[in-house]
Amino acid sequence: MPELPEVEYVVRTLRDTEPSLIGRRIEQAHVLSENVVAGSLETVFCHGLQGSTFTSVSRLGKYIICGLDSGSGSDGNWLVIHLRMTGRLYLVSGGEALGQHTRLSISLDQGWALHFDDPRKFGRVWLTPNPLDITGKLGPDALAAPRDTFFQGLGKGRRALKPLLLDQGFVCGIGNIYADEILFRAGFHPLTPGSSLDTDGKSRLYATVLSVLQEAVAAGGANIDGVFKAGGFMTAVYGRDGKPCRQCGATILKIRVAQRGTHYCPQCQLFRGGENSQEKYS
DNA sequence: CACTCTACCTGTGCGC
DNA sequence: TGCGCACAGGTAGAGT
Repeated sequence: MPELPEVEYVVRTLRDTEPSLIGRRIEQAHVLSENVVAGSLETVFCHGLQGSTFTSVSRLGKYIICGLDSGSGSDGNWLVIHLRMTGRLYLVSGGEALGQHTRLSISLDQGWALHFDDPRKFGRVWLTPNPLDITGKLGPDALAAPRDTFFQGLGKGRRALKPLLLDQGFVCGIGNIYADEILFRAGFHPLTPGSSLDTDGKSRLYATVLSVLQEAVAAGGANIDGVFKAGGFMTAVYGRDGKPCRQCGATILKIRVAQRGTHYCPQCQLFRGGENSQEKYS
């Protein structure tokens, strides 16, 4: 389940390791699953890509944003990709067969091809002259959110911390796994109202968002008790319900918050930002 | 505004 | 062994 750290890893791989996507020229795009292209007709999408060259690969939240040079002097387009739950994006060398779940194959010069695989067909790609059409509703990236913005978002309303962290309009890039991990490490119960945090609590949550995500980026993504492995970031609570907390030994619980499986330690996550109403949420 | 629900999907893992 | 089913979750959009 790619979230910010996993998407960052994909971006770095495509951009910084050989063979890099940067500088590759698109020969032809093959759409193999009808719903994968969003925002434009398939024919427009394919025609728009043809002949363009990749000039940049970056990321905002979980969205991958590729800059394209049309080569004809006109303004370039942007290829925007969201992997959603099960998407994968990778380069293959010439002649390599399509996978069973390949939804989009973009053939490039020198025999390379960019493949987008997605078993569950949730992932989407867009071609647009203005990526803000796609990403305009997003808040700042969770790794680049100004402290003020973060504090303001926490302060308004009585929303619980879990749905708040998942809200991509607040900060973007945090999904279900890292929301649980961040709340565990910061010591907050997932149902804690954001507005109940005092300044120390807000500071601690802000710092924890950064440290957890930075650690996960450095580790190349999450490792959920061997069940799901992208990288080496060992989850403390996510996917560990019924198992002992590594910090205190209590049994990790799983509840439902905002329609999501939510994992937490009933001992380590009592703090509600200055108040102590342990029994209310336990 | 805040929240809940549903739809979109299919591989996985469970109980029987 | 195989069947049916609940479940996983990011996002949009509709409903409460």
